Amino acid sequence: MLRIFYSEGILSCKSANLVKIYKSFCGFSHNSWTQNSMFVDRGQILGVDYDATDYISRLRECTFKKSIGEVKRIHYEMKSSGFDYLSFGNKLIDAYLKCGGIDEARNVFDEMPRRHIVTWNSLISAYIHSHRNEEALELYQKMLPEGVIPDEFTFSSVLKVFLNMGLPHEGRKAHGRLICLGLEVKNVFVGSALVNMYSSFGNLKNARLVLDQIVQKDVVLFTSLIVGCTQNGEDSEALEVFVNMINEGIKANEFTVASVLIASGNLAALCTGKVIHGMMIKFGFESVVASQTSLLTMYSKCGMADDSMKVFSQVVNPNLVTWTAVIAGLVQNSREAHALEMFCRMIRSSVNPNAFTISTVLRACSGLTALQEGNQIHAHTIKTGLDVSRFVVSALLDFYGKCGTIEMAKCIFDSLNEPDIVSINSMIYGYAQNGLGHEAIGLFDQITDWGLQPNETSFVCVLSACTNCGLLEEGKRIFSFLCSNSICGPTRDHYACMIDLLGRAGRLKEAEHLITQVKQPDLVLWRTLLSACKIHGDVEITKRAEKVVRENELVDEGTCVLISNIYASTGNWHEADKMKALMRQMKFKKGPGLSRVEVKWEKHNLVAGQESCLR
DNA sequence: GTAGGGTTAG
Repeated sequence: MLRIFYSEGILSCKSANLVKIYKSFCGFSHNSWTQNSMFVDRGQILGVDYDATDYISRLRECTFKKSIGEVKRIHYEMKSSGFDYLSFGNKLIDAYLKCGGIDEARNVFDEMPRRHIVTWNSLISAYIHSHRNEEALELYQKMLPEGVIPDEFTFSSVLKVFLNMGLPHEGRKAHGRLICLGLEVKNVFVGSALVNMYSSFGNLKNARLVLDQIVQKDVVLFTSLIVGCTQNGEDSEALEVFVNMINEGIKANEFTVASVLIASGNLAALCTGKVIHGMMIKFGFESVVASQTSLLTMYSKCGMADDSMKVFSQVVNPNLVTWTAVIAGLVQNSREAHALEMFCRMIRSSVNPNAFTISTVLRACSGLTALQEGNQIHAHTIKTGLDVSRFVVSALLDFYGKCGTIEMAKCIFDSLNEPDIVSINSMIYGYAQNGLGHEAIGLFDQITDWGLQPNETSFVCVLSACTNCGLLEEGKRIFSFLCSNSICGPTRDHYACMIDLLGRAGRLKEAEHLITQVKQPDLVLWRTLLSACKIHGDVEITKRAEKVVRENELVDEGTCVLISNIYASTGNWHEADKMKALMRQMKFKKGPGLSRVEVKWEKHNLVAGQESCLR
């Protein structure tokens, strides 16, 4: 073994020169020596070692082959031959990490007396990619006490830890440290990580401030903010940021396009969506699966189910997400039967559903009250273990509640160790739909026992239960609780429930008074009141409601039919005729009423005016 | 030798 160490005196020597000196000394040919086998740190040559050449080239081979076993063998050889392998610990760690041996890498790391910043960063990054946030944080917190100052590489990855662990305060502290180190505005990688962290914590203002300060902005930085906006429901702002990016001369890529398509879909902005579709074609992202998925979602959210299907038909290899997106799009557009067909096609093409897919397909079953299909899907979730997913649970509760098999819903609900608020809401709504008002109220009152708070939906569900079961006093109690607490104010839906409850109970004047408390009452509220007028034959309030609805140009087909029916049922034929004339004038045509039932696993549509095949 | 952004669901 030939070993030469240089420490003092030669540090100012250029590494290339040293290589030349070394080569001439050993008589090596030009190709047999690489700089990798020298102890070089930031341009300073600490030493060279003959054996290292061999070890390093073998380690490099392992990283290509991803063979952790081979890395372990080399590690053992280095150690047992008495070789100073810890001086090459960074190479060994690098090889271990590239082969997925994170714990082995950590062991080497812990043995090393001095570690290079790159080694720290590599290990932190590997921990984050393996979702081992606690260990990444522990390492980051050890850096300063060990005299290692985190750099821009450290921050660009470690900020994600604060996000993943829900530590906004720590994230802000790290941002402060970045400012102290003067790294804040210089590095666009750090900028994107900060934008991502702030927007995921719901702090769009800070995300925007960070973006504005970055000197050399790039497409990733802008995309981070666009995504942040869409995830915080600020879709218009997402589109504004996109326009700013284009104006700054930065070209969109497939990531950006996918994000702005989501924003367009959420806004149901078909024209914008089409422009972006055009850009997709122009830039050549037309065949990127994720972009295609966003595109078809945009079309379905804009109500263009056929266009969505057309996009889907052009996807060469639809993945699970694409299949789920197209199924969800069909459900959103009330094409549940088609959605189930597509689900079957998905299964036939050997794509296995996940919790997203199952909850979507269960929604289709709920819409069709397709008990048999839903049961099959439930069985599938038990077999595959997907039944523990909270999304699947709430979809199952909705499904069984909707199909009238409330015992099944209760059975699932009771089996939950820790129900979340969405499952509880689904169960309350299930009770509401099945006329079990007291059970619904009982469960609502129990929410705080689980250490949870009722949310907006909880109130809608429990008030619906009161309405369906005619529980006026209980409904009033819950509504006044809603108005007095600070969890959420009454929304339009809450008013609608309350107006419905009062109206059905014959308290029409109180219901009418409640509408006047709403800032801009919409047609849903007026129709709720009118429905109550129909039950109780109240022509006086009908006339007042009709006047407001027509003055505010809120009137639609269903409302006209409702008003006309109220007049007809109370013998006000003249008023009823006037309403029908208005409908003709507005070219409204009433479609036949339709009910769907399932008898002995057979589905039947019962259409008003048509003879039924059911006897 | 180490770093940042995208597709589906209640």
